[in-house]
Amino acid sequence: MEGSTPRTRTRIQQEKREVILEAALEVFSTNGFRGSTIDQIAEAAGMSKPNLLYYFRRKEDIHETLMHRLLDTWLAPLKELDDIGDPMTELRSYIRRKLEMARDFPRESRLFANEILQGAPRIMSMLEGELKTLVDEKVEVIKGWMRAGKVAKADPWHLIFAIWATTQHYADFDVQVRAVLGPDRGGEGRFEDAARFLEQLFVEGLRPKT
Amino acid sequence: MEGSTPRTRTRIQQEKREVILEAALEVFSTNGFRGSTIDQIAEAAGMSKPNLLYYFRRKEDIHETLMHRLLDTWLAPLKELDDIGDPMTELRSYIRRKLEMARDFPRESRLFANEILQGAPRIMSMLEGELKTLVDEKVEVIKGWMRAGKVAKADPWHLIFAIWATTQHYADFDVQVRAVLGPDRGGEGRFEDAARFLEQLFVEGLRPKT
DNA sequence: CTAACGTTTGTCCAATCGGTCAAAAAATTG
DNA sequence: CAATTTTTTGACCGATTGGACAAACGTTAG
Repeated sequence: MEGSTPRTRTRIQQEKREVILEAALEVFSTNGFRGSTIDQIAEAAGMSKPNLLYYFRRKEDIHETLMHRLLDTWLAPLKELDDIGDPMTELRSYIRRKLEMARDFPRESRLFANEILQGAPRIMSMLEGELKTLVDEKVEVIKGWMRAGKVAKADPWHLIFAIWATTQHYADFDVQVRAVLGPDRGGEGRFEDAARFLEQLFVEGLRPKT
Repeated sequence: MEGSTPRTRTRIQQEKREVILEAALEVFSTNGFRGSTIDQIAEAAGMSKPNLLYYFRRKEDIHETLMHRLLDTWLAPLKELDDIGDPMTELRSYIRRKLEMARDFPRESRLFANEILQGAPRIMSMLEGELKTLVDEKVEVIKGWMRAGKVAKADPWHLIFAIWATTQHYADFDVQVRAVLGPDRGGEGRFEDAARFLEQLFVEGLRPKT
């Protein structure tokens, strides 16, 4: 018997919590936090509502756990942007990785987008703290590249925003992208087309002048 | 006395409907459709819930009216992208106009983003119809520019997506942008910085080769 | 077997939701 | 003024919501 905060978790608890989080990711990312019901998540997880509430006491706890997990993987690509290697190659790799995440983890992207859209009430402190610190750090790296003449001089902050925006667009606005491209061009090949275009845009757009 | 569909509207009806739509834009854009309540909108509009429901019978009617109005103004900049004038100047104007809309109408942008994020259940037919037709048309214009050597060859669809993504980012992800930029760089000047960066990125990125 | 513990569920509850309705209050019309 | 129509509101309703709870079920250890 544990106190109010169970530290040890049985095998079943760990497994069921994973099932719930997977179901919640699906539901939250398509309906938003307030638009999702515990019943929906419970049904998607294949269990009854009281049973779900046995593993997560409150709806917010599920969302919070999901968010914290997400942020680690979400910031990983930017963390990998390193000063070693050729600058333009580094930037291209970053763009490619972000686009792959939009392709492979669209639900995570939409969950994040939902949170930001609503004013980021639950992760504001992380944005101003961890994220800002990380961006500031990488901005210095990019500035170094620009001073060294390896990358065209431009605002590094807005460069990062542009990479975020263009890549996440393919996850967050997926329905619109597919609707506009139509059935022919809207297949899985759209990510390769996007990768080619974005590579061209950023490589040419950031090519240092002579 | 009117039938079930009142055609003529009194002065009060027109005014109150405007007040309600303004309030609903504020509420819907920050909480999403399901996350918003009629009470919230009524309070923001300064009237009681039954009174609001006297002007709009259902919550969905408000949202639908808001959406239809939005779409016209939202697509206007793309419609203006014309074959007359210098291609790169046309593209730069389009980017600037879209960025101005993100600055001046962020709530409209977020309302639209919310709808798309949730799978665009209410405007899917418009995406596949009106929007796709318009984009297809402008894609042809851009293709012409590319064939004429005025713009670097690139995928016109993804070029449009990139412009949408980078500009709307400053409305939809505003909290994140401001949090990352911090109090110093996050003031109103951020839109001018963004405009300069995006102009550089797209102009250099699309400069035709020799 | 029993006792103890972890798991699951049916039932219930208070709060909130979108929406109705009758009747009062304003405004308009004659 | 009175008659009529439009506008506003308090009270109310059924459905849904997040969550509580005790009882039942399952599993394991002695």
